[in-house]
Amino acid sequence: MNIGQAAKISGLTIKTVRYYDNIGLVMAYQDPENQYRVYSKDDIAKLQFIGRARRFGFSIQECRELLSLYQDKNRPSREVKELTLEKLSKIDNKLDELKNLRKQLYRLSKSCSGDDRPDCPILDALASEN
Amino acid sequence: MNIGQAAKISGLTIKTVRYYDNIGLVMAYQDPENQYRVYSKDDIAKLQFIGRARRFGFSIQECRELLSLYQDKNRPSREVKELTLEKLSKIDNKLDELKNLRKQLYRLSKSCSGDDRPDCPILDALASEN
DNA sequence: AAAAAGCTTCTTGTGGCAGGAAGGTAGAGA
DNA sequence: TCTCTACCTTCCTGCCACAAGAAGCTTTTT
Repeated sequence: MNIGQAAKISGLTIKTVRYYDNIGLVMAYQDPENQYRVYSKDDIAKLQFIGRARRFGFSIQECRELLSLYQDKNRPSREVKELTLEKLSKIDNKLDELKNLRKQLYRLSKSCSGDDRPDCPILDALASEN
Repeated sequence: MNIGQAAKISGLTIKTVRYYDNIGLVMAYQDPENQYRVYSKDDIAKLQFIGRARRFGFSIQECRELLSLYQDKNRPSREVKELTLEKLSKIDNKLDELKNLRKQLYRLSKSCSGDDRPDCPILDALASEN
């Protein structure tokens, strides 16, 4: 199967699939005649797997780890769960950060009349020491 | 004032300050003798301003806009408020996204026993069509 | 036969810097 | 005077995860 088909089925773009080949994440067999990448069913499964993991917010590096765990039929499920919990905690941190930011920005926006007058507490806040 | 002082006072790194000079965000006067960047009080104020705006999650481009609004004493506060509200809505979108992600990942992690056995619903979920 | 779609490689750009190389400069201390 | 340290400069590369596009093949369709 060529890269176009592989991309379509896996729900990724051609560029992305080629990129994954370049960085050695999912390497395709290369036809000696025309240099085209050829994808097996197994490759497709990996691409789909990665696509889903990416949608779950896992980084490429994490996908790499998940993939190797996925292919190792004897690994303990603990390892996968740990990776997932780590990810979860990172997301929680990011959530806290964003919530704080939101609160501060919201306060700022509230304080500004937002009309034709030039007085703007938002800019004042950004300009002042506190 | 040299870049080291400017960086310290504004709470940014030297690299960052130099970067802002390069991209024309806050351009320093250049001493013809030794090519050193020289920062005025006004420049410092801008750097601090940008530092705060960045901490509020504004992008460089948005900082550029805020800065020009900041320097224009006659602009209506409406413009600044609009920019802030846009930012707020972007943050809200990101929050929703992250919350959904968190929920899904949490469910996955819950479903996995996380022990020495190889059975792992997380990997199963990432591998299956749904 | 010609056009289209599909494939290849390669380079560049994105955002917002960090890190480091290679070298000039200024001031303090031995 | 020499050296040490600290500070400054420019320029290049790396990070992440690709997207966009150029130039040039091949394959399929009309």
